[in-house]
Amino acid sequence: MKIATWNVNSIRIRLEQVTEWLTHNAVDVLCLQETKVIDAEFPRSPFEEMGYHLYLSGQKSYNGVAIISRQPLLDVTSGFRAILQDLPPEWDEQKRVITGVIDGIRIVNLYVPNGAAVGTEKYEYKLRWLTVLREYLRLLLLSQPDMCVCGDFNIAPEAKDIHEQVSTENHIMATETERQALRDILALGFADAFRKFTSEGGNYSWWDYRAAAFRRNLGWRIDHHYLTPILYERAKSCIIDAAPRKLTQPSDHVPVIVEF
DNA sequence: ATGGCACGGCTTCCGTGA
Repeated sequence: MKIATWNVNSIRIRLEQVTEWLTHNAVDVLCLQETKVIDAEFPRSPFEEMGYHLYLSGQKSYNGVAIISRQPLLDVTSGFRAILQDLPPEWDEQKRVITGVIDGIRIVNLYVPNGAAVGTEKYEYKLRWLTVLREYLRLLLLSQPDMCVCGDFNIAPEAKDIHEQVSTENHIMATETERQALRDILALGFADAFRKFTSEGGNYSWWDYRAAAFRRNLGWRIDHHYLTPILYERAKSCIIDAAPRKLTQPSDHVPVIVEF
């Protein structure tokens, strides 16, 4: 089974690139982030005509996640409150979480908040969001121990996941506080699929649109798949496909594909 | 130290992203 994650930065702008990519990359599941469209306006038919099922949790202008799957998914829910019922409703106003089960494997598709800058209210929200995510995943694991948690994490786990050894202490996506919050989640029993196969730095999934960052390979690895032990053992590959970043009018992120 | 580019929208600037 192949599961891909891709922050497309507007599915309507990227529609042709995504369907073209799917034609040449026959993944079983494609997890999208930043679809930036309400569900009623999501361009469903190109995917349905290719034989895929769609599961959507979108909103106007911002955020938005979707799972596109060759097989129907079971037990599909969106938002934290499907699992954490006591959470205040405002936690699901931003559409950042959708999950479903395929072949006994629970797939969780995430768009972690960016956090803006250290010291801002958005940064504090990101940290609170990650503590809620930990509890969400802890409960999901109780009913389904085989899980693939993927998406745009907006955190570079290690220095080698960033293009230059900038003083990252106060850089969003690289602070020790964010990295520790991620490690606290992974301590539930998840491992980074990409690092099973590749230990070198210089492998990135996002490049800033500005300053010719892609041409100069000034990137970050912030899009990840985290696997529970049995899936991690079974994993056969985890590949970043940088090719779509070379196209005209690309997303700033590229697809990452795990196979097990 | 700063800005740079791209997206959506009550669109011709602004909020947001990372």
